[in-house]
Amino acid sequence: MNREKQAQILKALGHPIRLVIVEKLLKGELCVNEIKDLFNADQPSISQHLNILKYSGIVDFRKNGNLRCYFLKEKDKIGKITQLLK
Amino acid sequence: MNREKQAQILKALGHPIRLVIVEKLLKGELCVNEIKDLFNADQPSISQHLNILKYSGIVDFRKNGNLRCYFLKEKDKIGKITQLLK
DNA sequence: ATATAATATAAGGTTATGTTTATATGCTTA
DNA sequence: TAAGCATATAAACATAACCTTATATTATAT
Repeated sequence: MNREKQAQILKALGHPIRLVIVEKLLKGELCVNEIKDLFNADQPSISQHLNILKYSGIVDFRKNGNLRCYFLKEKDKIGKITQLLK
Repeated sequence: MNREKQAQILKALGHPIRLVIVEKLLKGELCVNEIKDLFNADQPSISQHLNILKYSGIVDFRKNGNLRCYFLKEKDKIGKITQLLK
């Protein structure tokens, strides 16, 4: 992976809200309203953060009827990175 | 370490120039002009990137006469993180 | 077909970041 | 102490990120 892409991933993780989203997703997939309820943040804001995580390749989602369930694409790697930061 | 601080570290790493600086420092300390010569960037720009890395606790420096030699504070952790991104 | 729920997208203002140019500081050497 | 090198800081500007409010989309239920 090239440096631009690596930097993009780190940058995407480098926001408190997105970091918490990712940590929660380590335990399993969550749909948007579940994620939203974790924060004192507006729905569009969460949606935009999710989009940044998706665009940088960290998460993806599957549709479940009305819901979008987001999950980590590389759980192991992300888990290790967050672990190293502790 | 709290989430804000973790996010700050990831954000600091999340810039192509800073990521390369950090990767070079994995091999040993470097002074500012050596770092500067790695890039097609102005000296103040590099200095400011170094300051971001310092402020977030990723690097520190020691003075060597006229020079400032920057080094990684937690080489192992940073090395593992960059490795995971490959 | 309409209404509602879940989510995304758009548009706006505000703040933060990055780059550049100019200037200042602090060693070192003459 | 003056000059020169290495580096930092300041200021100005451009761009990007973030948050908020409003609106659009999509799926479900009525």
